[in-house]
Amino acid sequence: MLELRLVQGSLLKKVLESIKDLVNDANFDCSATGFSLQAMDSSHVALVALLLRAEGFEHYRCDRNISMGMNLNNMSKMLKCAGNDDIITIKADDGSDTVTFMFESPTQDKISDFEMKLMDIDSEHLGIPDAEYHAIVRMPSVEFARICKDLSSIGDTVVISVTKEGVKFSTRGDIGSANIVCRQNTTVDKPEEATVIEMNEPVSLTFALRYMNSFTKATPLSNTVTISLSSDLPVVVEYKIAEMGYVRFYLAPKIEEDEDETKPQA
Amino acid sequence: MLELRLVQGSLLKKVLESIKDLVNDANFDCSATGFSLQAMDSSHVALVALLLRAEGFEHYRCDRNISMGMNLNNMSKMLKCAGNDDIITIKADDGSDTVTFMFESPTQDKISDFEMKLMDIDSEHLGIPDAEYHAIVRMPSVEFARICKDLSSIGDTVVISVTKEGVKFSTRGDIGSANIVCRQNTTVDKPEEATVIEMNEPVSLTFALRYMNSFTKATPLSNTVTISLSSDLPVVVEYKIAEMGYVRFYLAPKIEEDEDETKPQA
DNA sequence: CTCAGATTTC
DNA sequence: GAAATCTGAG
Repeated sequence: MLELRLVQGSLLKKVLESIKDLVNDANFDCSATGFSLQAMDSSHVALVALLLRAEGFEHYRCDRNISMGMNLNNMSKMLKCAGNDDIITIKADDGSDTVTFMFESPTQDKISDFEMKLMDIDSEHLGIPDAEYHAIVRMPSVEFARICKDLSSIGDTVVISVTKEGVKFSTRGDIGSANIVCRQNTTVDKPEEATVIEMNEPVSLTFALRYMNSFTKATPLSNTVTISLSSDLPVVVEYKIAEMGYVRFYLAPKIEEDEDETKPQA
Repeated sequence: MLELRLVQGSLLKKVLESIKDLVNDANFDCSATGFSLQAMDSSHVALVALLLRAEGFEHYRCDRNISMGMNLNNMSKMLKCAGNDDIITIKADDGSDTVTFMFESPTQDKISDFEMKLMDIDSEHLGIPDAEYHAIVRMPSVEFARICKDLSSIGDTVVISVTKEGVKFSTRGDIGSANIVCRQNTTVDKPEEATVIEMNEPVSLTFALRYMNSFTKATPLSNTVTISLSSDLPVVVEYKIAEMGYVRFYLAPKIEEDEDETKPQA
């Protein structure tokens, strides 16, 4: 028996909006500690990891560990039927091949329940080791989203370079090239507007903007985003979910020639 | 060496939005007095003239006259990457085949530079003589835009007729006909809401609405628009740019039978 | 000016 | 279905 009651239902709606374009089907893993998901994107390039801790739910009952395979598109369709201030409850009976989403309007005047078929999905659950990163950048999530969107109108890849002074996002395409430098800045009025750089070692890595732009769909989940970089490790783009957990996106860097190298424009 | 620093960068963004649909490629001419452009639209029917005077820039350095050929679509893509309250600096080295747009956020925490390839464009620079116009109408730019949009849902051309009392915009199409009369009105609270008519001689001219609707893309540049009309001269639709100059659109009238003539809908 | 909602187009 | 554009609200 599974029953998870989430007062701020809009959180779950936003989580699904942020990952459904990247992942078609995935197993939601439910244990006593929380509700989580880990899945590769459909082209097996990026990885999504979601955690919603049990403490973040108003009521959390999970009698035994269970893995529920869902089509994220269908799940998203159902969640779209919940109001933004509805309370959402996820329910599943032991051994059942369906899951039920219940939506309660704030006034309790409207109660909906949507039942969805589960599916069998084989997933390799990768252990993601905690790594030491060369550099961790925290910045306003809207600013990161804007930068990724802007650069993708010029080129296909972004080079992210971190020094103590700031983080530089660069791209190059047919019509020209672009560099955007964000200085470290901790002296703003609100902490969520700060750009903070923790750096052990300078680092410069190249990524496909297409995936970065997918990741920024999670912007509504958090005011800030954390970008963790190490040479030859996948970058981690993390959106914290207040009081509950996170959505993290992992993407391997492109192995490329030195960006300063002069090469013919093939 | 060229370096033009424009504090109100949104002006340049709006200028490009207003002309990029009309003109694909154009030479920006830079001299000690200002930054200007003159170009025919791609179908060689309308003409655009832009002037941004040197005095409107916070810093203006132009060592020698230079003509820079740009693809306006690509330039617009880059300017879209500037924030609306960014400071924009246009830079070019002597003899360089690129131009650089630098964007500084108001807090100086984000500095972007975009480099764009220049192109060779042969342009006939037409001398546009200052003419005496039979009638000059000044009216709120949003009102003019609304009229052109509304009329284009009925017909393809607009007849603009000016008398002392007011200006009449008429069209006719398959589904019917329409006349919109704006009376002279100088007694409004704000001068930019006035409709003012200076008339030496009544005039009535026909224009393609398709172009008029293109011109009204410049509406965000100014609260008012000036429409200058003479028989057998191109109409001038002018949007003043505060403290700096203007964007002017020229369009030849259609030579047509009397508008009241009943003719088969070919 | 930014955010969100709505609309339109690909 | 998604992206871009436009509009109204805060």
